[in-house]
Amino acid sequence: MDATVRQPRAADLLAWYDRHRRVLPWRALPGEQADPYRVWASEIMLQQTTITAVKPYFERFMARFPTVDALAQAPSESVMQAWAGLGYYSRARNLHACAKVVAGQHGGRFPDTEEGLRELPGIGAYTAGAVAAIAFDRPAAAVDGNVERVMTRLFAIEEEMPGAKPLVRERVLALMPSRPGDFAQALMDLGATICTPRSPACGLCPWREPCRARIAGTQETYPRKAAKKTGKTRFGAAFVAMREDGAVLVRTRPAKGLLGGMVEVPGGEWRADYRLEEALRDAPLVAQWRRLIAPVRHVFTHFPLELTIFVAKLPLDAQAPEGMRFTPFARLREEAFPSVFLKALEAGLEGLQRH
DNA sequence: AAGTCGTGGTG
DNA sequence: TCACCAAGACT
Repeated sequence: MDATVRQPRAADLLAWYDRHRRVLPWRALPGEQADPYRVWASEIMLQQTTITAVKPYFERFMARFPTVDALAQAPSESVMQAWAGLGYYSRARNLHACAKVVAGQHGGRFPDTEEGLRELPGIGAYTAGAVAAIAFDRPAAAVDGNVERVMTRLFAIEEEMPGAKPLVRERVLALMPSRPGDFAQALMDLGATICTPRSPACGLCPWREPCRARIAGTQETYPRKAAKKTGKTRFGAAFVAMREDGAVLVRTRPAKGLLGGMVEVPGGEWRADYRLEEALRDAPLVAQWRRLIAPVRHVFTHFPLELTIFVAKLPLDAQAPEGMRFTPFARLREEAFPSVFLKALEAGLEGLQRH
């Protein structure tokens, strides 16, 4: 330890935060107490998701489900539809389950401690700390990707993530000031606007002097972490069948697993060794299927996907196979399609139209 | 305790 | 194009 290096003070960060804090829909104004329901819902939405993507969803969600009780009473299809396009759909299922617990077992009030929050579905170490700190001003650590980056740089922590997480947490708690909620948000604002992954604006940072990584000129090398490998491309087929009246054949996916509980156009299993010659085996029914030239490409977190699109027109008296249903064209937008099937559907409709 | 689980933006 | 990243949780 170089004794001449100044130690970081939370007060310097809070002073910066008081001048530069971001204005966000779920964030209380200075001096106001935040609404736990809004804080919680926003935290779930923001897991691994950008603020830009979340904002419109959050506004619609709050208009549709203004209270935790309203959310608890809503049908799951309604919740999944409100979430469609945001990704990580288990978050939506857990969010709904959590609302039911809070409404049914806690009188509609969220637990006001980290431990109590941690018991609820969908709330892990980070979210429990964030809600405890932001909504209830508890001195809890909310260690997300931003905070990991800020702290590993500030203290030049060499241990790789996620192994260094307990150490990062200790460092945060050791700095905890008398404004825990603002401190938690200040750390995240700093990470999001100044202490960015690439080209951090160290000259504007309130902690530039005590930052050990900046002193060494190695800011961008933190946090240390092992490189992750990308999965093999998987292939599959998607069948867009339109009845003469415009209704489209769809089905709901199983509740668990990939895209669980969301709506899809029919298709088979996605495999790395998929054989296009056998694609029609996955067809939901017998029809004059026409294959579109351009496949639909989509990238999931752990594998790329290439979907071959087949289209067909069906007679008005066509029956939906077991487990499937026809959705009127005008109501397609009300279905909880994840993005990949929205792409497949759009490609299919486009293909049907030009024929 | 690695793998699973979406999507869109960025350099 | 491509790897990385974004207020992670769950198994």
